Amino acid sequence: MRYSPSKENYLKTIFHLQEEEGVVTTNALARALDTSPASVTDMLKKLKTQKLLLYEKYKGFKLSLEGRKVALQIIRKHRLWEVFLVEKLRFGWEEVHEIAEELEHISSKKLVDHLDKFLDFPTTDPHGDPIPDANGKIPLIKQISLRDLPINIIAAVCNISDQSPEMLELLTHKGIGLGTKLEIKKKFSFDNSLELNIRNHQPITISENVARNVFVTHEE
Amino acid sequence: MRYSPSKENYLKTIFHLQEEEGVVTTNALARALDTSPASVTDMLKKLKTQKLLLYEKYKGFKLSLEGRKVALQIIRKHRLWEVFLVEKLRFGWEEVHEIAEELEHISSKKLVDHLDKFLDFPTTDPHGDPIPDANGKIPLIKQISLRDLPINIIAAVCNISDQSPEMLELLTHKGIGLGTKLEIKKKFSFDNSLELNIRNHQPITISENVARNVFVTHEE
DNA sequence: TTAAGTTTTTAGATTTGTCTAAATTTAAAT
DNA sequence: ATTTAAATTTAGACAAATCTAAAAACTTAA
Ligand SMILES: [Mn+2]
Ligand SMILES: [Mn+2]
Ligand SMILES: [Mn+2]
Ligand SMILES: [Mn+2]
Repeated sequence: MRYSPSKENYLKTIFHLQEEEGVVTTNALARALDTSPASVTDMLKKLKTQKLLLYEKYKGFKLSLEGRKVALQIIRKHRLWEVFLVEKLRFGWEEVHEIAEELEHISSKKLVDHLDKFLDFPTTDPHGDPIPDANGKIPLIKQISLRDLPINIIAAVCNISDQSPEMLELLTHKGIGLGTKLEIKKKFSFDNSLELNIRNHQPITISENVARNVFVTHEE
Repeated sequence: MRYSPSKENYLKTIFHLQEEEGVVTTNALARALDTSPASVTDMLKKLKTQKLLLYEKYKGFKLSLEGRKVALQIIRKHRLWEVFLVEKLRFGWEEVHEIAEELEHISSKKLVDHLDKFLDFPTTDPHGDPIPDANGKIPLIKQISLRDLPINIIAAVCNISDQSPEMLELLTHKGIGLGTKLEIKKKFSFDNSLELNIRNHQPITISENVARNVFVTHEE
């Protein structure tokens, strides 16, 4: 089955909100899709008719098994294209999301699978988000917030939860990117700001607010 | 300015028909786009309003300078993506057209230019068609039909004008592809069929109809 | 030069995805 | 338990791209 870009965007966004918030509301979905609540209701009815959504009016809604499957395929495509743009076409990680929003709707299944192979089956995208495999299975990645990293332990940045251009600009300026190896040297209890060491760099300071949005993995 | 996929397809198709036939008619365009003449007329009016088309009803139409510019950008994208699919993702040249029909509508200009660079600025697509540069300039390639190639002269296949799956299947079977070096050994005046030599192959025979659609370049 | 035939355009509908404004239902507060 | 407020859905409309059937304009050929 093939669905319109608009429907695919709905399914994908519902999936993300479901993950983050557990339950999704009409208003939240409208906000996320930058559209009106009335339009959302219209679309929910269509998605229900196509059995992509379980929906009772006024009672709430969630993806059906089929809807979830479609959403995961879109997410897979989105993230693979992001890898392609950064790894092969040398885009910066902050510019690729918008382009991937379009590329994710290219329909050919064969294309995605060839791309996956061409990229050597990556497991995370340039923002550290996991890439579902061809069956929609998401690799599990255990990560902690930089805020909770103990002092003097070397860790690698693996995800940035706030991916706004402002945040990415700040991180780029400080020399923090995906895969950056760093170590907390000091925590200031006054404002919970952190002083970090990055190899071959001057020590840098970041606020709690930044630290909360940077996720890292470290050896046991 | 950004145009809908549908409008882009109209512009591109008008451009191609203009090249091939000189003048384009409502019916021919409807046939090429697999739609009704009435729909074509509707769209022509819209394209005129947007100054992409010079159009007087019942009198005919042709692309404006701006329309031609847009068409060439779509063609550029289409052919670059085809190169990518064949060269990088290892698709067969007969499978890429359909996928490129979708990819050509991805809007990012920067994406196309990065792709162009990544592919090392190719001048022809996998079917031998020339790729317009970023300014819409098409490289000139002088080529002659295989039908008109003199005997005993080595030439390289550079273009196939009939790109139907049937034709491509036949050529693939005979071992003829883009870049194939070949030489006519005999012309049969009875039916104008040709006997060819291809390096490391048995001699093969092709009909006039096939030869007419295969274009080659050869040294002076 | 009139009649036929062909091509092109208009008229009127339909589908998809969207909107605003108004009504309805559910939830919260007095 | 009402009243008020918030969330959600309906009603009615619109733009884009398409359709079929019918009308209008051009072409061709007797
Ligand atoms: Mn999208
Ligand atoms: Mn991403
Ligand atoms: Mn297309
Ligand atoms: Mn081509």
